[in-house]
Amino acid sequence: MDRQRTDRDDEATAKGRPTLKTLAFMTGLGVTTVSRALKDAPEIGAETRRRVQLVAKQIGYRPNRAGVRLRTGRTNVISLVLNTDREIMSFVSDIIYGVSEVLAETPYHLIVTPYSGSQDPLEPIRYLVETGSADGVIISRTQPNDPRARYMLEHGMPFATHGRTDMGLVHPYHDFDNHTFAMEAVRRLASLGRRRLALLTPPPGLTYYGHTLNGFADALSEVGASEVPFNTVSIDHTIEQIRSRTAQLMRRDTRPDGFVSSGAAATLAIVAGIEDAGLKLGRDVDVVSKQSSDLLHLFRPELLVVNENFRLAGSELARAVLGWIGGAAPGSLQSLSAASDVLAVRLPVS
Amino acid sequence: MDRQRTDRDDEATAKGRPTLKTLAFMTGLGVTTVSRALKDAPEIGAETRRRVQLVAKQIGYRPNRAGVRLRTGRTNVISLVLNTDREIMSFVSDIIYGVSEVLAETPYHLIVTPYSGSQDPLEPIRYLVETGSADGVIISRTQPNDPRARYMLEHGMPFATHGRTDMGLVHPYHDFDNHTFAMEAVRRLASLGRRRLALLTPPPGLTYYGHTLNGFADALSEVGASEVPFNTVSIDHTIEQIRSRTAQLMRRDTRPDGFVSSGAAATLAIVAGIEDAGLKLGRDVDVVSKQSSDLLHLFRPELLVVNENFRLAGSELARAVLGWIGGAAPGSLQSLSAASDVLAVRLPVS
DNA sequence: GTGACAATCTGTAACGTTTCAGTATACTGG
DNA sequence: CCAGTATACTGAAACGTTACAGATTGTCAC
Repeated sequence: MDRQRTDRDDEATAKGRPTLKTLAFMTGLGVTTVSRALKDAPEIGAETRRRVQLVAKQIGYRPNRAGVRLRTGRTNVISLVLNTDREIMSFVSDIIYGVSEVLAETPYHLIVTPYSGSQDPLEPIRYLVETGSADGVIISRTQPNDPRARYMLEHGMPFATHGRTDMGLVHPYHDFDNHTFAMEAVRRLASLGRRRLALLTPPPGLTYYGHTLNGFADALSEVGASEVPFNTVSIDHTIEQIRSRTAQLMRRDTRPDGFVSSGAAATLAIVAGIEDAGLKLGRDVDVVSKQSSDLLHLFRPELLVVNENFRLAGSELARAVLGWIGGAAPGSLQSLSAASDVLAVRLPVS
Repeated sequence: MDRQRTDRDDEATAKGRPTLKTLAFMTGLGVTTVSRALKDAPEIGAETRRRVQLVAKQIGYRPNRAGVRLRTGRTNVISLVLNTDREIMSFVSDIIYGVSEVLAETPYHLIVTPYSGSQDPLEPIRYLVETGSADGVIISRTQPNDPRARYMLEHGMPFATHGRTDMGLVHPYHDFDNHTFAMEAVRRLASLGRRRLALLTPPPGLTYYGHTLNGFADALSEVGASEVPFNTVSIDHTIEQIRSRTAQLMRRDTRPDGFVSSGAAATLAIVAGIEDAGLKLGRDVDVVSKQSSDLLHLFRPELLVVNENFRLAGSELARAVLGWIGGAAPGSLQSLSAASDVLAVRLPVS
């Protein structure tokens, strides 16, 4: 009967990190009281509260995530869902940094949930929702009719999209104003006397493909310029494909004298293609490009650039999901980043 | 006494996802048996095992991570620790993708733990170890005498470093062979008749700074070339700093006729500096650069490049931590990626 | 028929947290 | 002095899992 019960009242044992039990023992209070005291519950005496919080701080108490998660179902995790083979590089790290920046001041951890381009984009989302692996999700490569957004909305999973949808459903998003970008780009080219413009589009299917296309078209008619179709390629294509397609285009009689490019890497390819055709940037043709880090001007000083701040996008997206989780109205968590401006502009909800 | 006890034997309720209890009810077995059966324990009958696993698969049972974590302490999480402001961009996404690729086939999740350059690099590590937030850690920006590696070794936290240490301690790592890279770069420049070479180094303090420097020096004496010191700047400096420093260097009488650059973005700056000084790449000077994506040749076709595959590094690092967690000897989990080759070469342990 | 033993299976407790339903004490108004 | 009530605190149960210590069979040698 004298078993190895060293274990009944040994709360103070130095094993591992402190738990609520440790705190309860040290303060002489019950576990429940300690738990309540730490989260400023009203039914706890002011002095007790202070005392508990002091001791907790002193011994460096940190709630056990597994305990909380098991009990409450809250994971304190935000998941960033990324396409492993299509996602543009620099883009990703900036977004991650932006998200991290915001999460750093919260108990939230950031987990990266990848999916390969061959998979159904919905699969990682289903996984997250079914297993309850995250309290909130951030997705990119948003489509006008996005099954992922619809699915999460249906299943009550808070999320924010990088890019807008167009399904008549309300949800948090952050987007870059690509319509304005395209318009400004065209206006700039027009002001340089360029009249025959080609557009290297975002991947068709994504929402900002439409935004870009519309902005481009709107400005074309505004300035009275014409479009030289840059069919069959988008910034999702390989450098080599874009390069040869550009060269091909530039060898025609009806070649463009201006380009608008939606991606920095693609712009390198466009310029290479232009030069393959024996033409010169700034003389025969001008190029306006988006970029996310300030490197294009080193490549060719003649390039005209518009900066898109992905780090900001990351922060905004993180803030948006957290806001939704915190109970804010999804419609109030939408922001648009101006093309001419590095700052995000919060939209009043319509 | 007839309380709302709808709840004693209702295991089959359709509430939420299935648990062991659900499976136990469905199979008519005990929870313990089900748990053991799912992990192929020997004391479970072959038929029972198959039966349980079949049902589990059918209803899509997934173990609750919080439950496992609380009970076992295993988190099924690998943490990638990143410096938020110094980390080179493209680098990060590739590593993440590489890590993801490997983790995708395991129950592990990847969490990104950021720290800003102003913080003590040890802080995020301490956090992870103290809170037990991960089963394994991947760090980069490794130093010869790295306090983070020492700390994790002391505290029994499995980890892998991107880059080697030099403290006489054994741990998993993956590294790019920068010594060979630098030697090959110098040899290549020498073969082009270049004799006065400058090296744009990695950040001093990091281990591969030394490797690069040594390789450079070794090859210099081998080919009988001399060094033009490129002091005060490394690839951690801003584009502008590198650019102006290069221009300054190139305006001297004793200017270099060859460069070795440890980073692609820095190379853009070097070339810009060269051209600022009115000189021409390929004629007055040659540049060998590392790059992680195949873009530099678009920038200037004359550039000589060596590819460093960060995606591979990510995979190798992930495999290494998992190996260590799985009980493999840390010394057997070290790999070096050849400069001339994109494939990783596993080193026999010395 | 009995004891030993292997083969299968099972209940209980514990991980750390929060919620629920209390209990104990002191104070209030009458 | 009592009921009523506010204040401050508490134990038990539960979330889903696994480890531990059994429990129940059936088989076999003797």
